[in-house]
Amino acid sequence: MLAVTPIRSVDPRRLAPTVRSIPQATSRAFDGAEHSSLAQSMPLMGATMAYPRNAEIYGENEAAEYLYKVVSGAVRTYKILSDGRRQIGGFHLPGDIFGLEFADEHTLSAEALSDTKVLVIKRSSLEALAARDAAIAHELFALTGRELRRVQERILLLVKTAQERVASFLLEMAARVAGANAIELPMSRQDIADYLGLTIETVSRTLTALEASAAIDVPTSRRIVLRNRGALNRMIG
Amino acid sequence: MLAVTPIRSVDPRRLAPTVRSIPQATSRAFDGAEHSSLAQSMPLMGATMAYPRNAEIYGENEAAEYLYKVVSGAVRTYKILSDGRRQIGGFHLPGDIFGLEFADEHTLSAEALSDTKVLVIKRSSLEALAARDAAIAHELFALTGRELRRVQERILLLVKTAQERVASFLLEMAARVAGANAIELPMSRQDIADYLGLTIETVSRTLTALEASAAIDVPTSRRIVLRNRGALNRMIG
DNA sequence: CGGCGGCTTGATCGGTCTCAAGTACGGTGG
DNA sequence: CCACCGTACTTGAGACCGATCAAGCCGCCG
Repeated sequence: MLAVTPIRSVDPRRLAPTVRSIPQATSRAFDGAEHSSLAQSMPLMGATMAYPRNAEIYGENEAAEYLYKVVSGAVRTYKILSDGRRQIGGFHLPGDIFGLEFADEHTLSAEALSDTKVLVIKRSSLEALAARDAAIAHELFALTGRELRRVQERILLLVKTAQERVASFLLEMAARVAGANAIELPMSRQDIADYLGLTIETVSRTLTALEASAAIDVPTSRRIVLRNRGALNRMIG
Repeated sequence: MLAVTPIRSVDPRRLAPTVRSIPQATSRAFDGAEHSSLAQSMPLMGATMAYPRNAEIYGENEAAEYLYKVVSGAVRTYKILSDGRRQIGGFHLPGDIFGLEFADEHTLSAEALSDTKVLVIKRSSLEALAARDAAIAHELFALTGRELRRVQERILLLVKTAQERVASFLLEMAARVAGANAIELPMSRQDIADYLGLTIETVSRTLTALEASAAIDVPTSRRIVLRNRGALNRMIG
């Protein structure tokens, strides 16, 4: 017999409240980190906007009129499933581009994880630019390809055990923030859980277990020190 | 304490043996299904190749020199994980394009699910064509975008229950083969399991349960009749 | 008829979820 | 400076879903 799984309703208090705010446009910013045509063009085309912690940058189903690049802070993109759970699509750190869509509307929502500044570029101007400049067009294509790879990696992650997912997550974050072996996580345990397809309790327990096995140190809840990368790498297979 | 999960080794008999064969090049084929520039150009640029059931079309880490389009039959792309499990990246049915990569090498392997004919296009010629023809370039971009969407959908699938995954899979296949309510599955239970991140037993049991609940009929193991789409849709949320 | 591969079914195990407290931390006001 | 609060996180106990291990069944082909 087929018993439809009862799905517990999500305690709304577990999700950080969305702050609806009017972001302040600040001045045009120069982003000097990279040397590609795209990185050079973007600051010239858009404005920097500031969003406070938990502010919505765009919502699912809104017109995808802009492309975004994180200047400082961090961003999560996510989708609320019909059963109330939240699936996080990705975390975006300084330098990352997000909001690239292939339809008229965003398929995910985006929120600032902390006080965040993003560079906002009108999609139409970027498309016009890409039409004239093959290098830009190629870069957008490559960007999409990288995004596709990243999402394919996630699929491999989601069929693994909790420990493998958490270990992978830590190594991924360590690689991205590039801060030696100490990571300052910009996101909550709930965010991590919703990213990895686990519950907050499982994430917490797994971190505790990793700490007990001397693979990591967790001096404060948002700070993770990788003590034994070899052990972590062995866990992810 | 952290106990590293012991992973059972996969019974190799569970995986269909890969047939290494020399595919036969047949004649150039005309593919008249679509009216896009890409669909029109492809048959003119490539040759049709035939692969017997379970033959490898390309392997992971091989140079990604060609792009493929299924003419008849069906194809699975997959990756063998370090623990021996197999994750299927996707199933490709007639009309589908696969093998599009953004690096020099394939990240997945591809095999024929049944005797299959594919149109093979040299990547370099396609790129040359795209450089000259903006419509082709745009189509490749759109193709990538669609692929990205598809993979993002998979992520949402993989965090759901077994029943939701199987129901989604059936509805997806029904939509793709477009054959009313009866689906002739080109893949085995093991393929489905590896696609959905479940075991073969769970897939089998779930299908039995769906049949018991009158949502589907399974006259033969490869044939599924959707009896109650509403029920299936309700399951996927 | 025998054997084999693919599939189904049964029994048990174990990892993650669920439900429920308990603890640490940062901010606010007295 | 401390008392209080709310939020985030951790920890514990038990339930449940899907994995695992192990037979059976079925269709097909020699």
